[in-house]
Amino acid sequence: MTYHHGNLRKSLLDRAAHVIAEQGIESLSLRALARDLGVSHAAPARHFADKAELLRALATEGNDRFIAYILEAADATGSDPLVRYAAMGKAFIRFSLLYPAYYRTITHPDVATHADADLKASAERRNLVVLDAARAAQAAGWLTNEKTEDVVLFSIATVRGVSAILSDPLTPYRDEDADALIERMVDLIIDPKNPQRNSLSKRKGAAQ
Amino acid sequence: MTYHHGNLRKSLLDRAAHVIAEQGIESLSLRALARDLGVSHAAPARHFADKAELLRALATEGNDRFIAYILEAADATGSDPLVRYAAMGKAFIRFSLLYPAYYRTITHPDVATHADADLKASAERRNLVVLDAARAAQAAGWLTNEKTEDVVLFSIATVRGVSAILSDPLTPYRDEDADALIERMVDLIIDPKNPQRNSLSKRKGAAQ
DNA sequence: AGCTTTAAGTTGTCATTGACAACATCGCGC
DNA sequence: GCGCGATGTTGTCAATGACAACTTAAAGCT
Repeated sequence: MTYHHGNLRKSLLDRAAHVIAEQGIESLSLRALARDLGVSHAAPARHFADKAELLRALATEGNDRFIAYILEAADATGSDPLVRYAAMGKAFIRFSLLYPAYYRTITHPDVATHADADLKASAERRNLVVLDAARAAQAAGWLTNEKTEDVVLFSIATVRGVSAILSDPLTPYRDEDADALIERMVDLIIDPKNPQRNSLSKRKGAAQ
Repeated sequence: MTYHHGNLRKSLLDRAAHVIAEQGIESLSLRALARDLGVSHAAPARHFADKAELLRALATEGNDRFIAYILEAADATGSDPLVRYAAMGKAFIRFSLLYPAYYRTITHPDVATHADADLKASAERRNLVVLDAARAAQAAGWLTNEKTEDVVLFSIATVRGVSAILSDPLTPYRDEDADALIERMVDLIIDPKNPQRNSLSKRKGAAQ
């Protein structure tokens, strides 16, 4: 019957991630969260000024977990930069399916996002990880004719698109084997078996 | 001071689309909608059993507008199937930026979606339009080595990804010229100037 | 040790909201 | 011209987010 909870902030974030993953973000209620943790309805306010701030904190934590997950996947594949980059792309999609609460809060932050320095910083860290990996792949001879920004933009668009499709209940691709689909789609883009390619465009003569 | 409103259902949908586009979907309130339209707080219930049903109706309307918008863009480019397909891809992204409320409700429907026959039917109509266009492009000689499903999946993933990036406040690509970006990204995928390509993979020898 | 200050939790309250029930009115079909 | 169903209305309830005022635990200072 401790008056203090111990680590309410972390418990709130964990429980919120769980509820969002199970029942969707619209079912998330601060009061229900407090009840679940055996704490009064106003306790969450000591840690988060309002509901949006909790969601931003969740997105911040999600960014860091995202980075860890992606780097771990890259490390598991070895040191070849292009193979690593492909592994990160696949890990991106898997993360979005494995941790929908983090992914949702990361990709659909609320409007006040700009005022949250922590969230912005974590997002920049995440962007930097991808940028570095793309640079490394280019330094190893891949897509040397393209600007790194374009490579990143194209890669992120693809993995975000696949993530969106795989979690969309109105799309006809849900029942397929997601893992096989992820492999196929990312390899179409990154094509680690063809490292000598030097342009994103598929025209035979490379860049135009 | 007419007792009846006239066409409350349509007014509610229109106003809801406006509010979502301006202030986000989380700010949408049935009561505020009713106030805006000068109607009592329970009037919307005559047309939508609950808030989720209104959002599903908005998604249904969105699907039909989406179809119209995309076909119009295709028709404006002429009759070459590959050029049409590329135009539809670009129109897809533009629609997502132009009508965020429709796009949001279409791509993030609630869990009860499966029970809504109208919504499901409109989504299937929309999928069919894309499928037909992809088939036509293949019949004209494009990507003849690929299954149409794969072509569609890849195309949709790309345009959804670009849409996601362009409307993400935490992404560094917002300030760019969206139109130029759309052109570039879609042409990278569809590449209407290179209609003889017959495989999605970029390896020189086509399909392996 | 004892005092103070502050972080963390509590109870109480308020306006807003979605949902529902019971009632009122409009207008169309007979 | 009447009856009935569609459409709106008023009234109410429980849940929620936000806030204010109060309490307690814990950490720090002397």
